[in-house]
Amino acid sequence: MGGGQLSSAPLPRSFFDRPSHEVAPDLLGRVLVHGGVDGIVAVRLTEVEAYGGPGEDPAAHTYRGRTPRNAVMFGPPGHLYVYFTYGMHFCANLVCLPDGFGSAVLLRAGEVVEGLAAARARRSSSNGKPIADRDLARGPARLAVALGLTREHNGLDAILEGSPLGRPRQSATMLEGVPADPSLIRSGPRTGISTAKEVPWRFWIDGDPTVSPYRAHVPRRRNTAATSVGEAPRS
DNA sequence: AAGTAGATACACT
DNA sequence: GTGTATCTACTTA
Repeated sequence: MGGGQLSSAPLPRSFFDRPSHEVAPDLLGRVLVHGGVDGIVAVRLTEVEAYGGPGEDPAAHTYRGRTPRNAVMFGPPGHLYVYFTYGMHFCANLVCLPDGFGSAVLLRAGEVVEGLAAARARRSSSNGKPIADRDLARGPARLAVALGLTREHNGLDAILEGSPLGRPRQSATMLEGVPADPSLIRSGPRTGISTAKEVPWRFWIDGDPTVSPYRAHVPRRRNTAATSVGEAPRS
Protein backbone atom coordinates (compact mmCIF):
# COMPACT_ATOMS: atom_id res chain seq x y z
CA MET A 1 0.00 0.00 0.00
CA GLY A 2 1.32 3.37 -0.85
CA GLY A 3 -0.79 4.88 1.89
CA GLY A 4 -2.12 8.39 1.64
CA GLN A 5 -0.76 11.35 -0.19
CA LEU A 6 0.96 14.05 1.75
CA SER A 7 -0.61 17.03 0.15
CA SER A 8 -0.29 19.74 2.75
CA ALA A 9 2.15 22.59 2.43
CA PRO A 10 5.14 23.21 4.68
CA LEU A 11 4.53 25.36 7.72
CA PRO A 12 6.07 28.84 7.32
CA ARG A 13 9.02 29.72 9.50
CA SER A 14 6.92 32.45 11.11
CA PHE A 15 4.82 29.70 12.69
CA PHE A 16 7.72 29.05 15.06
CA ASP A 17 8.48 32.70 15.72
CA ARG A 18 6.47 32.66 18.95
CA PRO A 19 6.95 31.42 22.51
CA SER A 20 7.14 27.64 22.65
CA HIS A 21 4.05 27.32 24.84
CA GLU A 22 2.02 29.04 22.11
CA VAL A 23 3.53 26.99 19.32
CA ALA A 24 3.11 23.67 21.13
CA PRO A 25 -0.71 23.30 21.07
CA ASP A 26 -0.78 24.53 17.46
CA LEU A 27 1.56 21.71 16.47
CA LEU A 28 -0.97 19.02 17.42
CA GLY A 29 -2.31 17.39 14.29
CA ARG A 30 0.56 18.68 12.14
CA VAL A 31 2.82 16.30 10.27
CA LEU A 32 6.60 15.92 10.35
CA VAL A 33 8.12 14.13 7.37
CA HIS A 34 11.68 12.89 7.38
CA GLY A 35 13.49 11.17 4.57
CA GLY A 36 16.25 8.83 5.63
CA VAL A 37 18.39 6.47 3.63
CA ASP A 38 16.14 3.54 4.53
CA GLY A 39 12.80 5.12 3.85
CA ILE A 40 10.50 8.07 4.37
CA VAL A 41 8.28 8.31 7.40
CA ALA A 42 5.66 10.89 8.34
CA VAL A 43 4.22 11.35 11.82
CA ARG A 44 1.10 13.26 12.80
CA LEU A 45 1.83 14.86 16.17
CA THR A 46 -0.49 14.00 19.05
CA GLU A 47 1.58 15.03 22.08
CA VAL A 48 4.18 17.77 22.65
CA GLU A 49 5.85 19.70 25.45
CA ALA A 50 7.05 23.31 25.53
CA TYR A 51 10.37 24.30 27.09
CA GLY A 52 11.22 27.92 27.81
CA GLY A 53 14.32 30.03 27.74
CA PRO A 54 17.38 30.82 29.87
CA GLY A 55 16.57 31.81 33.42
CA GLU A 56 12.84 31.31 33.02
CA ASP A 57 12.30 27.56 32.83
CA PRO A 58 14.32 25.41 35.24
CA ALA A 59 13.36 22.27 33.31
CA ALA A 60 14.75 23.54 30.00
CA HIS A 61 18.17 22.58 28.68
CA THR A 62 18.79 26.29 28.10
CA TYR A 63 18.07 27.31 31.70
CA ARG A 64 21.74 27.95 32.52
CA GLY A 65 22.60 29.52 29.22
CA ARG A 66 24.26 28.41 26.03
CA THR A 67 26.42 25.28 25.91
CA PRO A 68 27.71 23.16 23.02
CA ARG A 69 24.80 20.77 23.43
CA ASN A 70 21.97 23.30 23.39
CA ALA A 71 23.46 25.71 20.84
CA VAL A 72 20.85 24.85 18.20
CA MET A 73 18.09 26.01 20.53
CA PHE A 74 19.64 29.48 20.43
CA GLY A 75 19.57 29.50 16.64
CA PRO A 76 16.79 30.38 14.19
CA PRO A 77 13.30 28.87 14.58
CA GLY A 78 12.06 25.84 12.68
CA HIS A 79 15.24 23.81 13.10
CA LEU A 80 15.50 20.43 14.81
CA TYR A 81 17.19 20.19 18.19
CA VAL A 82 18.03 16.51 18.69
CA TYR A 83 19.69 15.47 21.93
CA PHE A 84 20.95 12.23 23.38
CA THR A 85 19.78 11.08 26.79
CA TYR A 86 19.87 8.15 29.22
CA GLY A 87 22.82 6.72 27.39
CA MET A 88 20.72 5.33 24.57
CA HIS A 89 17.88 7.54 23.41
CA PHE A 90 17.44 10.51 21.11
CA CYS A 91 14.66 13.07 21.45
CA ALA A 92 13.65 15.66 18.86
CA ASN A 93 12.51 19.25 19.36
CA LEU A 94 11.54 22.14 17.11
CA VAL A 95 13.20 25.45 17.90
CA CYS A 96 10.99 28.47 18.61
CA LEU A 97 11.54 32.24 18.74
CA PRO A 98 14.12 34.18 16.69
CA ASP A 99 17.87 33.67 16.62
CA GLY A 100 19.34 34.41 20.04
CA PHE A 101 16.53 33.09 22.18
CA GLY A 102 16.59 29.53 23.49
CA SER A 103 13.35 27.62 23.53
CA ALA A 104 11.79 24.65 21.76
CA VAL A 105 8.95 22.15 21.64
CA LEU A 106 9.69 18.50 22.44
CA LEU A 107 7.92 16.09 20.09
CA ARG A 108 6.59 13.44 22.45
CA ALA A 109 4.30 11.24 20.40
CA GLY A 110 2.44 10.84 17.16
CA GLU A 111 0.74 8.58 14.66
CA VAL A 112 2.67 7.19 11.72
CA VAL A 113 0.69 8.29 8.67
CA GLU A 114 3.24 7.46 5.94
CA GLY A 115 6.04 4.95 5.66
CA LEU A 116 4.53 2.38 7.99
CA ALA A 117 6.85 -0.35 6.70
CA ALA A 118 9.99 1.72 7.28
CA ALA A 119 8.82 2.73 10.73
CA ARG A 120 8.13 -0.87 11.70
CA ALA A 121 11.54 -1.93 10.49
CA ARG A 122 13.32 0.77 12.47
CA ARG A 123 11.36 -0.06 15.62
CA SER A 124 11.60 -3.82 15.31
CA SER A 125 12.13 -5.22 18.77
CA SER A 126 14.88 -7.44 20.04
CA ASN A 127 12.55 -10.21 21.18
CA GLY A 128 11.05 -10.55 17.72
CA LYS A 129 7.53 -9.64 18.79
CA PRO A 130 5.80 -7.21 16.46
CA ILE A 131 5.17 -3.71 17.76
CA ALA A 132 1.62 -2.39 17.65
CA ASP A 133 1.23 0.40 15.13
CA ARG A 134 -0.02 2.77 17.79
CA ASP A 135 3.23 2.27 19.71
CA LEU A 136 5.54 3.05 16.80
CA ALA A 137 5.93 6.71 17.77
CA ARG A 138 4.35 6.67 21.23
CA GLY A 139 6.99 8.40 23.36
CA PRO A 140 9.74 10.85 22.39
CA ALA A 141 12.54 8.33 21.92
CA ARG A 142 10.28 5.98 19.99
CA LEU A 143 9.17 8.87 17.77
CA ALA A 144 12.79 9.70 17.03
CA VAL A 145 13.50 6.10 16.05
CA ALA A 146 10.40 5.85 13.87
CA LEU A 147 11.36 9.03 12.02
CA GLY A 148 15.02 8.03 11.80
CA LEU A 149 16.25 11.06 13.71
CA THR A 150 19.60 10.87 15.49
CA ARG A 151 22.52 13.04 16.47
CA GLU A 152 23.40 13.79 12.86
CA HIS A 153 20.07 15.57 12.37
CA ASN A 154 20.66 18.05 15.15
CA GLY A 155 20.30 21.50 13.59
CA LEU A 156 18.48 20.29 10.47
CA ASP A 157 16.10 22.88 9.03
CA ALA A 158 12.52 21.58 9.08
CA ILE A 159 11.16 24.45 6.99
CA LEU A 160 11.60 23.37 3.39
CA GLU A 161 9.79 23.97 0.14
CA GLY A 162 8.06 20.75 -0.75
CA SER A 163 8.07 17.48 1.10
CA PRO A 164 11.17 15.28 1.35
CA LEU A 165 9.45 12.71 -0.85
CA GLY A 166 11.61 13.77 -3.76
CA ARG A 167 14.69 14.13 -1.59
CA PRO A 168 14.95 10.93 0.38
CA ARG A 169 18.21 11.77 2.13
CA GLN A 170 18.64 13.87 5.18
CA SER A 171 15.73 16.23 4.84
CA ALA A 172 12.86 17.01 7.13
CA THR A 173 9.75 19.09 6.57
CA MET A 174 7.12 20.25 9.00
CA LEU A 175 3.79 20.14 7.15
CA GLU A 176 0.61 22.05 7.90
CA GLY A 177 -1.43 18.90 8.29
CA VAL A 178 -4.87 19.21 9.83
CA PRO A 179 -4.74 21.13 13.12
CA ALA A 180 -6.28 19.29 16.04
CA ASP A 181 -9.83 20.13 17.08
CA PRO A 182 -9.28 22.78 19.79
CA SER A 183 -11.97 21.21 21.94
CA LEU A 184 -9.88 18.02 22.13
CA ILE A 185 -6.63 19.67 23.20
CA ARG A 186 -5.67 19.05 26.82
CA SER A 187 -2.74 20.35 28.84
CA GLY A 188 -0.99 19.30 32.03
CA PRO A 189 2.39 18.95 33.74
CA ARG A 190 5.38 17.84 31.71
CA THR A 191 6.65 14.29 31.90
CA GLY A 192 9.71 13.02 33.71
CA ILE A 193 11.13 16.31 34.97
CA SER A 194 12.33 17.05 38.48
CA THR A 195 11.82 20.82 38.51
CA ALA A 196 8.94 23.10 37.51
CA LYS A 197 6.67 20.10 37.92
CA GLU A 198 3.56 22.25 38.04
CA VAL A 199 3.94 24.14 34.76
CA PRO A 200 1.19 22.80 32.43
CA TRP A 201 3.18 22.85 29.22
CA ARG A 202 2.45 19.32 28.06
CA PHE A 203 -0.23 19.32 25.37
CA TRP A 204 -2.00 16.34 23.83
CA ILE A 205 -5.05 15.31 21.82
CA ASP A 206 -7.62 13.84 24.17
CA GLY A 207 -8.54 10.25 23.46
CA ASP A 208 -5.87 9.65 20.85
CA PRO A 209 -4.42 6.14 21.33
CA THR A 210 -0.90 7.24 20.35
CA VAL A 211 -0.52 9.64 23.29
CA SER A 212 2.08 8.30 25.71
CA PRO A 213 1.18 7.45 29.29
CA TYR A 214 2.17 10.16 31.78
CA ARG A 215 5.09 9.30 34.00
CA ALA A 216 6.24 11.43 36.88
CA HIS A 217 9.91 11.94 37.54
CA VAL A 218 11.53 9.06 39.42
CA PRO A 219 14.87 9.86 41.02
CA ARG A 220 17.15 6.98 40.18
CA ARG A 221 19.07 5.75 43.14
CA ARG A 222 22.61 4.96 42.26
CA ASN A 223 24.06 1.62 43.17
CA THR A 224 26.03 2.81 46.16
CA ALA A 225 27.16 -0.66 47.15
CA ALA A 226 23.96 -1.32 49.05
CA THR A 227 25.86 -3.27 51.66
CA SER A 228 25.28 -0.42 54.06
CA VAL A 229 25.96 -1.15 57.65
CA GLY A 230 23.00 -2.41 59.61
CA GLU A 231 20.38 -0.76 57.40
CA ALA A 232 18.30 -3.17 55.38
CA PRO A 233 17.40 -2.03 51.86
CA ARG A 234 14.08 -0.24 52.05
CA SER A 235 11.50 -0.51 49.30
C1' DA B 1 -2.76 -2.49 35.79
C1' DA B 2 0.93 -1.00 38.22
C1' DG B 3 5.48 -1.00 40.02
C1' DT B 4 10.47 -1.37 39.54
C1' DA B 5 15.20 -2.53 37.98
C1' DG B 6 18.62 -2.14 34.75
C1' DA B 7 20.81 -0.52 30.82
C1' DT B 8 23.70 3.04 28.97
C1' DA B 9 26.76 7.63 27.65
C1' DC B 10 27.05 12.10 28.00
C1' DA B 11 26.63 17.08 29.69
C1' DC B 12 27.39 19.74 33.22
C1' DT B 13 28.87 20.93 38.21
C1' DG C 1 30.77 12.72 40.59
C1' DT C 2 25.71 13.36 39.64
C1' DG C 3 21.60 13.45 37.25
C1' DT C 4 19.08 12.52 33.12
C1' DA C 5 12.72 15.93 28.67
C1' DT C 6 13.46 7.14 28.46
C1' DC C 7 12.44 2.38 27.22
C1' DT C 8 12.02 -2.53 27.83
C1' DA C 9 11.47 -6.50 30.46
C1' DC C 10 10.07 -8.49 34.27
C1' DT C 11 7.51 -8.89 38.36
C1' DT C 12 3.07 -8.88 41.25
C1' DA C 13 -1.99 -8.50 40.85
